[in-house]
Amino acid sequence: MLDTSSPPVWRLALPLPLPRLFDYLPPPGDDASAADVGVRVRVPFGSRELVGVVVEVGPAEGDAPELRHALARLDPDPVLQGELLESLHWLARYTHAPLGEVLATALPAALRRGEPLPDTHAWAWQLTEGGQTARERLRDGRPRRLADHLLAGPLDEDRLDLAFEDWRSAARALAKRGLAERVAVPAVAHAPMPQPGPQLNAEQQAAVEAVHASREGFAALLLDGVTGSGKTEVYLHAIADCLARGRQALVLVPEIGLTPQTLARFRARLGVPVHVLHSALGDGERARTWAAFARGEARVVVGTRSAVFLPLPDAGLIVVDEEHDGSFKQLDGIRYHARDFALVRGKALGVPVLLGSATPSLESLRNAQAGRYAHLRLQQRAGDAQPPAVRICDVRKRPLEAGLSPEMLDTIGHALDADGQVLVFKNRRGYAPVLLCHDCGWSAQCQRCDAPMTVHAGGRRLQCHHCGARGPVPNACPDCGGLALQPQGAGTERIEETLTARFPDVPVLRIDRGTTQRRDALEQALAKFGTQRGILVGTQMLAKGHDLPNLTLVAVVGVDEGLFSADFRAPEKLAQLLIQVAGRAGRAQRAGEVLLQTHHPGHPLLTTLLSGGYHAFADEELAQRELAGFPPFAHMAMFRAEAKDVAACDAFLRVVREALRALNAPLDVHGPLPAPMPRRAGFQRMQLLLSAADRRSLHASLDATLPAIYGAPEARRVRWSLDVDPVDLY
DNA sequence: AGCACGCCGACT
DNA sequence: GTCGGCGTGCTC
Repeated sequence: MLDTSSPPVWRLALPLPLPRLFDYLPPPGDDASAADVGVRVRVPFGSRELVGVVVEVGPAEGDAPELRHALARLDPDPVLQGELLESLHWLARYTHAPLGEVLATALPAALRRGEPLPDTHAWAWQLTEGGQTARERLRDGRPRRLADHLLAGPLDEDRLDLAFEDWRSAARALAKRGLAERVAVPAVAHAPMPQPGPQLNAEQQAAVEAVHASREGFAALLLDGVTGSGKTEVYLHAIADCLARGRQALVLVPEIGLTPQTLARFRARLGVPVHVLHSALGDGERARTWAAFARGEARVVVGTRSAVFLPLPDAGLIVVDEEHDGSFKQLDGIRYHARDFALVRGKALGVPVLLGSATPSLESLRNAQAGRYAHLRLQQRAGDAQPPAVRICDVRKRPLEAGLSPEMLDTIGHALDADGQVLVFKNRRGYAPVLLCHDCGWSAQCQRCDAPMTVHAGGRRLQCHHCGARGPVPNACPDCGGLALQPQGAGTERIEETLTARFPDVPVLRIDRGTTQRRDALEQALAKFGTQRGILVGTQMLAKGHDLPNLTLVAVVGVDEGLFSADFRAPEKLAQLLIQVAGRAGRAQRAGEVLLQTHHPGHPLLTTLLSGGYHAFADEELAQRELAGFPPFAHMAMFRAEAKDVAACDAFLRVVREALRALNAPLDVHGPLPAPMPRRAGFQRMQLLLSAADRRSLHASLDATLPAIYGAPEARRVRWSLDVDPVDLY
């Protein structure tokens, strides 16, 4: 009997916002087999070409249209496979995003474009034939010692880095005389040569042991340690333990947490090459790191959000530092949360996931309280560092100068007199947040956004922080022609100006996105500033990471904006920020002081934080969240829509709402409502918020309605997105 | 998302 | 008379 079944086809995930797969025949002369899952292929798609990933191999569907042939198979072996591919399937289901877009997000750009998996060979040095014999005649010195080192055989540059100080100049010297040469060798994961660290205290020791005890399977551990309690030491011990067992470790850090100091510390201690992954890296380097992990050659990576997509064939440990940090959530494209995905991967890989923070997210604290996470506390500061004294500065009825009260200025003066460093923290960059006409009330608004223009350049320029629009400050009020245009309020620029005038003999350094765009510019600026007496004025950027040993006073100026925000997460974010900023003070021997300037000295957030610390605040906040039915006691999803025309947004979100309501599921639907900034860069924006007590019913409802939503004609008149577990509601 | 096809306004 | 606006339809 004839075999009538058709030959198997490739089912591809393509990088398109379409919730389905596309079937292709292999290129002529090639066959599809089950082993092709995870292989990239280039295919014709309409009139263009795309790179897709084979995610299924099977018979063509009966009613399928005429299939086209793929143009080329791009990988001999799958680039996505095993645990990573399975976890990415989970991520697509969880975010309700098309699989093709999820896979494209996970792959480095070079691989997404179809470039081959790059070579990851290492470089080594060996003696030439002449070098073997000439070695003995060399004078004593670095080149001679390097030659002696190489006598036993070629040595990887990685090894040389660890074993031989300043070997490069010595190697150059040998090479110039033809005695040594650089050769490509296959990369291998070396056994670590760790350096001992400081003695752990009892709490740290207990934490390290807890990680060690759960090393053979998945466990989530919350390392909840006050600033300066030595969380990094715990990470280093746990990672060293992981490396000693021949396993790979992934360390996720927030966007601004990847400092050269941290990296140098990791490199010095772990005794293996420590890879880095962040947004400033080039495509080639990202792809090489990805390949090195996929091949099991690389052992440790410290990276930001996107590092969570690295393949980890020999995984042993995942660390998420500053797990509460907002930068772990991607806000566009595939809206994933790197911390949450790290937990999913840890579970799938069967390895512990260590979440560290001085101010854990309420989600993680709740999970710890519910017994889902082990709760490891570090309450002791390392060494003899003292927690800073925190004072509230009541500025009601006080005359303000660039937003600074006389008491604040006096305190800054005293700290400077005592040869200390002062950090003035204000979460607003620019000169002033608003330009106001004192005659008629006109204020400078952005033409394309529902937001005021920020005054910059000492009051001469206007800039929109939302769409980037720029312009000069007008000479006269465009409305009334009056000349009474006044910058209102103060940003970092104006504070810098005021402090420079007030303390003319003291250096004032401003650090914000205006002065410090490049990653290493912050480092350089802080290094140059050093420990001299002086004032730092800055935004978020200065809230964490960098050790400022001579910092004795932290002055926080912009507290009040955060106290009355409509976003239910605003108190949590403000509390975390205040604790993190306060943590900058008094890290070393000198006692630190923190001054919070506010018009609301009796606000419960401030009083609770001051009297009971972060955990007292968190307990109260969790109780309120439970009462109000907010996360982590409910689960949310947000549909957003934007278009030139509000009606189109409204119409689309109404379609979504009606589709959801028709299910009669236990689900609250709020909206459609205008977005917090209803117009941005010329687009009208609306949103629809979903909330459910039960996560499964939220997801089931979305699964049931999304096909119809994708197909609705209203969907094509807007740009829309779905955000599961949204962070910013307002 | 792109890209093509298709039917209505101001330009060489 | 054409170039080009973006509506809508489709992509294995």
